[in-house]
Formats: sequence, C-alpha cells, structure tokens
Amino acid sequence: MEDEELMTIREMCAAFGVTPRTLRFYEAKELLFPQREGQKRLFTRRDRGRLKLILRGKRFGFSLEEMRQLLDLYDRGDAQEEQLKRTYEVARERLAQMERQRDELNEAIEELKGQLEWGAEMIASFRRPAAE
Amino acid sequence: MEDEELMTIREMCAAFGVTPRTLRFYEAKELLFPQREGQKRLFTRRDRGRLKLILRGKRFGFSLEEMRQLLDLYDRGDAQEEQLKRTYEVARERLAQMERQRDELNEAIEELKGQLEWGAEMIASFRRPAAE
DNA sequence: AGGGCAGTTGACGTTAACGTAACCCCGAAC
DNA sequence: GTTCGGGGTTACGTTAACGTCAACTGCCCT
Repeated sequence: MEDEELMTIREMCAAFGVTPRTLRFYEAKELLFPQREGQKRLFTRRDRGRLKLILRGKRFGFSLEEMRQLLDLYDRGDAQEEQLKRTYEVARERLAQMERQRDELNEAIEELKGQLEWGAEMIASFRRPAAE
Repeated sequence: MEDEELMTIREMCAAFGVTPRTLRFYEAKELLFPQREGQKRLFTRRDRGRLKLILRGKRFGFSLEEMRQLLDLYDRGDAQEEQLKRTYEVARERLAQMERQRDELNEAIEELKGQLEWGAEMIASFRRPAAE
C-alpha cells in the first residue's frame, strides 16, 4: 500500500505512448485522477490501470465517454454482479455494432472491387481499339 | 440537349433522400453546380449524375473533398486515359485502406470476443461459490 | 542572476458534414 | 389583406479528441 510507484507525466507518456496533453485531457474528462504534489500530477497504479483499459477501449471503438461510464461501473460497484452484467451487455452491444460495421465495410469493398474491374475494362478499352 | 429535366431542390431531396441543406452545402463545396432561375436553384441532369456518384462515394468512405477531386478529373479530362488511370489508382488506394480498416476491425472484434468470454466466466463465478 | 527544463493553466484552433435558427422574398390561396 | 408554402442567405452551433500556443511557476545548476 506504500510503494504506489507514482509516475510523472513524462513517464506515463513514455510508458503508454501518449502526449501530456492527452493525459491532462483525460483528467479533465474525469477518466484519470492523478494525485498532486504541489502543482505536479503524480499518476498512481490505479491511473495506469484505467489508462490501459481506456486505450484498449479506444481500439474497440468505444468513445471516451463510454469508457468513463464503464470505468465508473468497475469502480463504484465493488464488482457487484449487476454491474458486471451491465458492463458485459454494453460490450456485447458494441461488439454487435462492430460486426455490423465490418459487414457494411465488406459490402462496400465488394462493390468497389466491382467498380474497379469495370474501370479496368474501360482503361483497357482505351489501349486497344476495343475490337477483338 | 433541350429537355434537361430540371429539378427543384425539393424534387432532388425526394429523389435522393437528402436535405436541402445538404444540396446547398454541396454547391458551396463546388460539388454541384445547379443553374439559377432568379434566385432558385435548378438541378440539371449533370448534377444528378454527380450527386449519385457522390453518395456512392460516401458509402465507400470517400470524403467530399476526395469526391470533388475525382469528379473534377472526370469532367476536365474528356475521359483521357491518364485521368482514368489516376481515378483508378485513387480508388485502389481507398480499397486497400478499407481492407486494412476491416482487418483491424476484425482483430478488435476477436479481441473483444475474448474479453467477453472472460467476463462471462467472471459473472458465472459470482453466481456459484466458484468451487467445483 | 541567469539558463534551462519540466510542469501547469487557460483558451482558442482543428476537421467533417452538415443542423439549426433568424430573417427576407415572392407568388398563390383564402 | 394576409397568411402559407417554398424558396433564399448569413452565420453560428455541434461533436470528438486532442493540438497548439502563451504566459507562468518552480527548481536545479553554475
């Protein structure tokens, strides 16, 4: 409980590959709650855990606001079943969203591929007089 | 060359499922060039063709600016080979981008699925005393 | 005293694609 | 005469996630 391994903003940036601005921004958005030593921020183990989840969430396409809500659930509920279930559902919804998005993207890809073949024919038809 | 079949803004909106604001916006961005009858806009066949391509492009994830450039190529070059090739390349690049995006999305989906299974276990472990 | 660096706050800028008033004009209908 | 419908223009608002200053403060070094 003592060696919290507090980290400065620079160390955090280096460790997670983000800018200072980002960390301050996350604090303003109440995603992180670094301690203060005078003016300076000192990030705790908890902050690191949260940041890790935040960055992971971003990869999943969660917005910062969504992540804040999820993190709050983790915090407030001392891991109560109801809250875990809620989190689980949110994640499942997001997953469904992502799958829909992927499917749409695939459709668009196929359609674009079709167009490209068409375009290729057109170009080819300009090379030769189009008469076989 | 005479029956241009001019359409009012309302008709265009109905035909393409967009708002007037959108059409005016596209004109401001030089994507459309409706004629004027006094104040009123009258959309030509050419505008309809362009709008159709624009909306198709949007589904592919092209930005309006990208579409503007592509449309300008179509216009200026009277279908010259060089310009078709250019268009083709832009489209191919975009396609590659989309495929990368899809792959990333798929990775994220798989990862999230993994997390969900983990979450499901956790929840289950709260139901029963976790001792088999 | 002066430099230099690390950190802070505050506030405005950015990008995309429109939405949303607010206010004006014009012709037809009641 | 007036209200309604359908235009039009100008211009500010929106959303997300930071970027980019500017102006300080505090501390170590020499």
